[in-house]
Amino acid sequence: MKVHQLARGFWEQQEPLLSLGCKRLRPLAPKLTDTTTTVSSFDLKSFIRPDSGPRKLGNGPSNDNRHSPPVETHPGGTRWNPTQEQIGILEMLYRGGMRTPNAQQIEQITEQLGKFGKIEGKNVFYWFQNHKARERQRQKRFGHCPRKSAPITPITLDTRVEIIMEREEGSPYKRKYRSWSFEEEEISRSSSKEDENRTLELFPLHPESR
Amino acid sequence: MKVHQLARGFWEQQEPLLSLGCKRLRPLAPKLTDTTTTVSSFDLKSFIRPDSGPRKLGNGPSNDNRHSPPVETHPGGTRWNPTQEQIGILEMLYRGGMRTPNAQQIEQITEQLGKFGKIEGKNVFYWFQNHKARERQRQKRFGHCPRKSAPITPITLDTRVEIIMEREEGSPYKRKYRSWSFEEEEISRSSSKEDENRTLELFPLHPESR
DNA sequence: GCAAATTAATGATTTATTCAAG
DNA sequence: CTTGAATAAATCATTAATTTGC
Repeated sequence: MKVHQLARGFWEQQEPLLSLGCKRLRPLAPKLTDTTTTVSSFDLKSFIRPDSGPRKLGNGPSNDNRHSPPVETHPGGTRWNPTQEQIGILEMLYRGGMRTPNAQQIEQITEQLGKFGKIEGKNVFYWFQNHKARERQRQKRFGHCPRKSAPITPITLDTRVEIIMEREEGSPYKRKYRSWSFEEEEISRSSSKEDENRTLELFPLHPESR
Repeated sequence: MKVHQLARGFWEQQEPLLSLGCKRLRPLAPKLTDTTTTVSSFDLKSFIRPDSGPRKLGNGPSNDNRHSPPVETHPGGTRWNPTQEQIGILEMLYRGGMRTPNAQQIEQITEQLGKFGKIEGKNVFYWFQNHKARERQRQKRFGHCPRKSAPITPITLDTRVEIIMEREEGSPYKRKYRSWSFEEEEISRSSSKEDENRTLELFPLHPESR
């Protein structure tokens, strides 16, 4: 099944090293667990990502409390780690029928969720993508969901939530444009109530070998 | 502050998805971290888009008009229409080995190509994506066995030729982060003289038509 | 009880496929 | 048909819950 990437890696020959990792049977394989050599426990990633800098987290120049950082901020966070509140709201929206929020919606959602923790637009976007895909996946894997009735339960929080809903797999054919912005590493996730143009997030990207 | 807990319980009370039958599923317990988030002010109202034009909601079983919405002439125009110079440069870069430029590169490329015509970062990104994919596609289709016969296969029906093979010659599969930015419709590219101005493209997203 | 090892879950990217403008 | 644009599927990578051994 996964022959795919093996083959690819083979042809590629751009990554000659690392080829020993052919035993990739489970993606879950942790960093190493190498069985071939007991010594080479040498974390490639450490080298690959010395970028402690670029990925600043304590970005907030405004609120820089460098003493006793509470558990609040993700420790050296790399990826978004949603809080319960955030997940809750997202699921709520999802159940409400939202599948692929557009830029506006994402912006708003991000803004709201930002009250509960650091978050960026792309996190929201990815969350929906993944959630949708994985629900579909489960559905397929376990066959059918026993209790699938109640197509949608319009969330009634305090007002009518009027979100477009769309068939689960009916191929929505809904096209829209999304914003892109390419930036250098940067930060700026401070609250911003005016949305002018915020943009950018950053990124470490490799110097593009080749 | 307590609210979140309660709220959480409320939301998850019906979450069949994660606990379908199989015992294998370990619903990761809540991570509940801070009790400090006193920001329980999540106004859902904000989520409900005040505007959100008329959803036409043709959800009726009637003919699904999968095609696109009305005219919707975008002020800025339609889609990117590359000029010869742009294409030339892009192909040059492509031949040079570039496959998946990172944010920085895209930024620079965009900037340069901007001298020849309107263009945005995403156009560059998509171009590489598509070019790569289509080269691969052609490779597969006519891959080995260079048949001189006309490639034209006026297939009438929808028979897509399923090609199984896949071989490609080089794509590093580098991981990188990409920037996202969600904006409202707006069009303001221009500035092609300065190169300091960060890109920040925005996009016309369709008003969620359907 | 705790910390390393496992492993399920899931965030983030890349690739494949699809839709539709020109 | 060609190809820009967008989405879905597949994959990679990291986090945290659980298990395990002390």
